[in-house]
Amino acid sequence: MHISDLAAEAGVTVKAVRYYESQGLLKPGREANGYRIYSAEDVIVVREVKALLSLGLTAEQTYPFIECLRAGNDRADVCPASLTAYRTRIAEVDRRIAELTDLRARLTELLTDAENWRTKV
Amino acid sequence: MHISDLAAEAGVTVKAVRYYESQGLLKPGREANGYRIYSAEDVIVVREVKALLSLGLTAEQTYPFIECLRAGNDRADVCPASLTAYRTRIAEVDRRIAELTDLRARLTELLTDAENWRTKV
DNA sequence: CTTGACCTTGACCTTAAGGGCAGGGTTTAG
DNA sequence: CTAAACCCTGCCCTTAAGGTCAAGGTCAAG
Repeated sequence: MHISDLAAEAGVTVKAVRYYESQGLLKPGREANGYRIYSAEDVIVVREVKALLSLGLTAEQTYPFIECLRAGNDRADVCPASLTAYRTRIAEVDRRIAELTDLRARLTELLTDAENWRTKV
Repeated sequence: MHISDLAAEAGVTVKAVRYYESQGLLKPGREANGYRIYSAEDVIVVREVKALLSLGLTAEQTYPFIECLRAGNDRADVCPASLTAYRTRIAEVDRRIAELTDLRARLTELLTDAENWRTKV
């Protein structure tokens, strides 16, 4: 299949597919005229990348999942490296939530201070 | 005072000061030779901007605080617009925390699913 | 009078994941 | 034969807050 077929089946744009390739996630063959040619497996790969990106992973962080698929697994997340990638992402999210929680506390304190100052005057 | 004096007193870089100016937060006068010239009030302004940026506000969002200072107030956050800006930022943080909390739930579910799949096989 | 420490503007670089366009080749249907 | 609909590479654009030169003007001290 050609790139626009892959994009349509996977639910992404043609430009996104080329970007995934530039990140090393796809290695399509080429026809004699230079057109990229994709397999049914590539559809699965692109869907997986799309799903993982929506979870906030970077394209680079999806790498272990794609390797897991290419290794012949039905699911991209059953390999140890995929589990590690999940845990890494969860840790990132936890860190970010903690930062934001702290930030929120500082903001509310500033807000109440400023409000009190106003009633005081 | 010159730009490097202001930067040193406010604890930022010269480039940051020029950036704040490009965002409309500073309007320094000019000496005959073209050098920017700053007042003591500008030091306060830059310190305020620095503090607000560290709270995750954008340069644009610091605008009401600076206006509040320039209006002659001792504190940048005692004006109604500043309080509104605080509340807006708190709401942003809350929304972001909610997003991340939801994301975390999805990630942990995927993780435990994948772990269970492995023990099942 | 020259060196070094200032100052100026301007242009490009940084992240992530593409979007949009230019300029060109290909292919398929009518 | 030609027009539509593909495909290719390559370039610049997007956000925020500056960082990093480059090329040049200015100013104080020795």
